[in-house]
Amino acid sequence: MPRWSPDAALRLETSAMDLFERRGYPATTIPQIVDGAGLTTRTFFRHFSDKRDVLFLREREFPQVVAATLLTAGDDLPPRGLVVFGLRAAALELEQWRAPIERRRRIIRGEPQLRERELLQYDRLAEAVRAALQERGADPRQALLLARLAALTFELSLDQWIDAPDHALAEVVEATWHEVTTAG
Amino acid sequence: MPRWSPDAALRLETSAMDLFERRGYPATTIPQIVDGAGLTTRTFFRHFSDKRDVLFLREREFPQVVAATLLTAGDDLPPRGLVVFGLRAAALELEQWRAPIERRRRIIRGEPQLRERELLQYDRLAEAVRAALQERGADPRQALLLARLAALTFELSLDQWIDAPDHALAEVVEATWHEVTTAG
DNA sequence: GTCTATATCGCGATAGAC
DNA sequence: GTCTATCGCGATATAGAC
Repeated sequence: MPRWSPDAALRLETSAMDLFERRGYPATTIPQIVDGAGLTTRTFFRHFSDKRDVLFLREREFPQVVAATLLTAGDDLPPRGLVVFGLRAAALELEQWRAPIERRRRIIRGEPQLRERELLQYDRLAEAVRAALQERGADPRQALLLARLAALTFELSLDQWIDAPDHALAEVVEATWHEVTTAG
Repeated sequence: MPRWSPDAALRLETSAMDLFERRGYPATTIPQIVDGAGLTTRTFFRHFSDKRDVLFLREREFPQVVAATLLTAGDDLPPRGLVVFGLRAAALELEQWRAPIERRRRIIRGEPQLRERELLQYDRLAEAVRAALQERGADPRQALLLARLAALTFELSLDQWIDAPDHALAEVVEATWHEVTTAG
């Protein structure tokens, strides 16, 4: 029997989401969060860089996963094809997580602090995609542009999918990519 | 003789930029900042929501200014024309501020905390543009898409203009808008 | 794990502008 | 007087050093 459960980060996340929902994000303190998980504030900061970070545990590795996917795609795909491929793969990954994503969405909405962190996550995603595209032979400028457009597409698609889940995320992503790349 | 100078926020900004450059952002404390401005910590927080905020004093009203510009543009412009008009107007505004913008850029670069806040600023810009476009008759979805693409264009253009100021910002913005809207 | 600095903010008082 | 910006004190939470 271990002295401590090995899922500290997950337990902290559970406790935090719970409190955020019941008392609101600003009113929740880290001592309250750790109490619910039977841990100490020190442990909290070992797993998360700050209070906001606890909401983004699940997608910590998401940018790297997407980048890795891009690197294993067929050799014949041009940069734009790679993006569409990557968007589709990412969508399929998330398809099953709709409920927790929606739950988190409700917490983030209306808290600029959390929106801010969410934007940083999308920025990290874009950066990972940019690097992958460049590694796959896209010229640096095109890699940057496509990566940013891909991240934008993904963000808009997730929003739409959460608000109106009448279509699969993969479909929404494809439609949004078309919208984004023809809006101008 | 007034008991306090009326430019508290500006003096705090000056002091902060100075210290950020000399000691780095994380090593600078708010007591140090207020000492340089002859004020108290309490006063700092009346002008700024947090330590990061002091770097974005200048563009606090930028989103509203851009939105107002969009609302006064010619009645004949379609949504996309409005965006190009707005981008151009915003670029002309900033053309004269290259030196301070570059200075701030150097501070922000490499500090994820500050990059995060910068992203939130661009998000606010996008939101203001979205609302203005919608008010000018664009349908909600197109307003959202165009606003996001406009904010992306502006961010990429500023970066390029700072790194290689061989062209006027207005030109860079126009070229980038073309890139962004044809990259897909 | 413990300890400490720092950030953040509420409150009451004050001092000048109008 | 009223309004606004400031100060000074103090409490708590966050974050990081040791």
